[in-house]
Amino acid sequence: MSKTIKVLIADDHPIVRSGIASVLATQPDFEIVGEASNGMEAVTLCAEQRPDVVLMDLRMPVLSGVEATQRIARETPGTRVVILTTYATDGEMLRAIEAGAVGYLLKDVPHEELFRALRAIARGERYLAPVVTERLMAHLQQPTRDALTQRELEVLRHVAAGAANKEIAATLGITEPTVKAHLVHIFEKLDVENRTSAVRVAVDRGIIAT
Amino acid sequence: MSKTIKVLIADDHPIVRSGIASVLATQPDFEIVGEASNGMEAVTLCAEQRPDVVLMDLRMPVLSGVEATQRIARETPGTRVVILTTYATDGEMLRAIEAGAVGYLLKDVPHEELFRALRAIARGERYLAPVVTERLMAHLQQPTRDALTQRELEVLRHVAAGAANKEIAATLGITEPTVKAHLVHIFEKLDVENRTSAVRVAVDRGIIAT
DNA sequence: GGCGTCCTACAACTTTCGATGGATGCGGCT
DNA sequence: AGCCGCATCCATCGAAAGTTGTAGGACGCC
Repeated sequence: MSKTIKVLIADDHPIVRSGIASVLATQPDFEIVGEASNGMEAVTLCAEQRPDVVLMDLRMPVLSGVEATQRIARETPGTRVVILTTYATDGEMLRAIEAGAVGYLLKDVPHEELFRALRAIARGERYLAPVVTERLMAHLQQPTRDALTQRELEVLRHVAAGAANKEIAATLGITEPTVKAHLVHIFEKLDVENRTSAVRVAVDRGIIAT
Repeated sequence: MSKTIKVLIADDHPIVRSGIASVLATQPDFEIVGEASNGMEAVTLCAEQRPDVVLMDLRMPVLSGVEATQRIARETPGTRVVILTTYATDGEMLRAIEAGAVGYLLKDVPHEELFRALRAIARGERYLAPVVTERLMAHLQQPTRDALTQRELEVLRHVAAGAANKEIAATLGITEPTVKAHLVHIFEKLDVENRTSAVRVAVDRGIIAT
């Protein structure tokens, strides 16, 4: 076929690293040039090894996958980052792609699809898992209707922390009715009826930190 | 050493299954007798293969790890179940052990610890990852102060779904004041001030499903 | 049996939340 | 400039949520 594709694996689980390694080892055109157990290691190993592709988990200690992706995209332009993670919230997906990832796979990916994806990425193409594509398009077709303003986000974060409207008003230096007005807008945008659901939806979508 | 330990792997991620398999393949005393991609498969394969140990993920489609553990403990007494999962919420840990698991590992386990754990289990011992042990003991030392009753759980689940007290009362066939009374107890036990915080805490602790 | 404890249940009252309506100010667009 | 859209802000009012107090019934424990 073509020349060897150099792959770096970044995942904090030794078992998963071994799994990817053993799966890729069944194919002649992949070569694993390193394994990183956190984002920081991934960045330095990329600078040293100059792999073609990095298979990157998102949730890692020290430096998250998104931050590592950002730094690799900037510091090691020849290397292309593919996210390989368990769950895909809208927020994580968007942030990863913004950070410069050119592929996004879920860990339940069958071996064959993993090979196809990596080869496509190495050719310079992009590859998203079908589920990811679907969610991404759904997110985009749902126009900017649900984009919360800075102030609304601020209010929502306090609500998620369990604060009452009066408290939020005090900390933000506005009156309680204003807080309520923001909340009404938040409810509309998130399509919910009350603050409890709003917090759940926001957490689910990755709008606010868990 | 001693005789071979027959292992069955149950995980819905092909990569993880390959990872475990390749890690165990480095040791002469492990033999993999099957791989299951969901809980249901795990149960049937156990009945067929009679493995010594099952490495079981918790979150799987069709039949969850907890349910599969329960059935294997009942139907295939010779087989001992070890949970191997990513996150450990108190609720999942307790339910898994109640279901009959004799070991609990996290997926960031180093290879050596995985070997030690499996050999201990095969000898009839129990094995919990240090983190799991710690959380379990903390949970027990913190008396039954935060144990919600069945009814309180039911109410809390409806609250988490965004239901109003009146709606909850209707579906449970009780009056609204009663729902509020349950909520007061829930707030006390979870040490929060309102329903919004209660839902967050409950989700964080794994008391209610995400 | 008698006792305490806990789950469950209800009612009256206070506080908070959410709905509705409207005002101001800033920036883009024609 | 003038208009429009939108973010931010405030006020009022009915409807929820949360507080407090009380009580019956089940269970385990002297």
